[in-house]
Amino acid sequence: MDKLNVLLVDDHPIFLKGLVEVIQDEFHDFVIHSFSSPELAFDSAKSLKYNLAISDLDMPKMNGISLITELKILYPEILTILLTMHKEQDIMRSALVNGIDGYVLKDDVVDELVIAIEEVLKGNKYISELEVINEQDEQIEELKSLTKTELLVLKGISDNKTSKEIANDLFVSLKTIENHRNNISRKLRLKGSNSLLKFAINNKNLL
Amino acid sequence: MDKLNVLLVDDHPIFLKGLVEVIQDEFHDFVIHSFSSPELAFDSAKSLKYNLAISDLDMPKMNGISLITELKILYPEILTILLTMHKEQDIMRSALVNGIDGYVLKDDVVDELVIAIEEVLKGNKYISELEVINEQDEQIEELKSLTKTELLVLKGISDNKTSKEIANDLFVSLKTIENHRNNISRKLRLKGSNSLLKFAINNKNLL
DNA sequence: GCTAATATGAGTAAGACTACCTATTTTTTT
DNA sequence: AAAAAAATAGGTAGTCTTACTCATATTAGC
Repeated sequence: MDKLNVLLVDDHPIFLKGLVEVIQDEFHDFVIHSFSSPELAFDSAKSLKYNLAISDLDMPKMNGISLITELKILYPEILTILLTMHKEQDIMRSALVNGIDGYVLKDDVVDELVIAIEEVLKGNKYISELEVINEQDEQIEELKSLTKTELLVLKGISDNKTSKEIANDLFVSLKTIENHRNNISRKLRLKGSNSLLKFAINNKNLL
Repeated sequence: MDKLNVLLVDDHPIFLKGLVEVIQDEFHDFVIHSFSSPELAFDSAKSLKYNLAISDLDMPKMNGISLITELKILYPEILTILLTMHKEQDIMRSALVNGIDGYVLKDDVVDELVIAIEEVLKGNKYISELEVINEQDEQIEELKSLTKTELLVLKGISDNKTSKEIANDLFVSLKTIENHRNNISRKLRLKGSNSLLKFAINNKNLL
C-alpha cells in the first residue's frame, strides 16, 4: 500500500496533537500534516495532494464543512471525515449532503475514530451512533408540544417571575397561569416541588 | 530534581492523549498517569501520592473542582491546575476559592499550559486571561461567610433536593434545615419566593 | 473561663407551587 | 358547520418555602 497524505485540522492545538498521535499509532502508512486553522490547511492543499482530510467542524471563520467543500473542488476524489461535538441529526445529515464521508463525535473513544477511518478508506460512509437520548433531551423534544401561551409562561418562570407576576404581565388570572403551569408540567413529565422552576432555569437558553 | 507524579484527567480520550504528549515533551521528569474519568483518577490517588494534578473542569458526574477538592483532602500539598472551555468569571473565582493553583483555557496554545505548569511548580498561581477577573458580584463573595453546614444545605438545594430530603440526608430535623435556609438567605441577601433555589441552581458550579 | 458563633429544634403565619377537578369561551382545524 | 385544541377561570387540598420569633446545647476563639 502506498503512503497516504492525510490532512488534519483542529483549532485546539492540544486536541490536534492527540489526534496526530492516535492516528499515527494506528495507521503507519499515513503521512500526516496537521494544521491549527482551515486557512493554513487549505493553503497547504494547494501544493500537496491529499488523499484523506480529517477536520474539526467548529472553527473560527471557516468551518469544517466549508473547508471540506473547498477541498473537494480541488481534489474531487478526496476522502473526508468531520469531527464534532454536535450530536444533532440535522447537522449530520447536512454533512452527508455536502459529500462528507465520515462523521465522528469528538468525545467518542479512540476506537470509533479508527473504525471510521478504516470504513471511509474502504469507500464506505461512517456515522457515529446517535447518543442514547436521556431524560433531559426527551424533555427538550417535548418543548415543541407546548403552545404559544405555555411557552410565554415558561419564559416568565425562567425570568424569575412568580405566577402572580406572570398573570399581571399577561392580564389574566393567577388561576390561569397555575393551570398553564400544570399543563406544561404534564407535557414535560415534570413532578414534584418546583420541578418546573428548576427546568425553566436550567433550560433558560432554549426559551 | 526528583521525578514528579502527575495526575491527568480528561473525559475526552483524544484530548487526553494530546495532553500527555504535550506535557511529557516539555517535562521529562514527570511520571504522568492519565485517566478518562475523575472516579478512576481518584481511585488511583488513594494508592499513589501525586505532586501535581491537572484536570478538565467539565466532566460527567464528578466535576474537576470536586475532584481537586477531594484530592486536596488526601494530599493538602498537591498542586492543581484546571483546564476548561469556560472563561466565565464566576467559575474562575470559584476555582480560586477552592484552592486551585492554575486555571488554563482549553483552546489556548500549548505554550500557555506549559507556562502555567512552570509557574505553579514555582509556587505561584496562574490564571488564563487575568484581566477578566475583577471583584464584583457581592453575593458570590458572601458565599465565603457561610458555615460548613450552610454550604452543605446549599449544595443539597442545588442538587434539586427539598428541605425534607436534605434533613433526612443530614439526619437532622426539617426545622433545622429551614432555619439554615433562612440564615443563608439573610447572609446572601436573598428575598422572595424560591430565591434561594434560584440562586443555588444558577451557582451550582460554585458549590 | 467567658463570649461569640454554630448547630440544633420549635411555633406561627403567609405566600407560592403542585395536583387533582370541573367548566366556559375562543380559536383553529378538518 | 362540527370537532378539536387552546385559553380562560374557579375549587380544593396538600406540600414547600419564606420570614419572623424564641430556645438550648455544643464548639471555638480570646
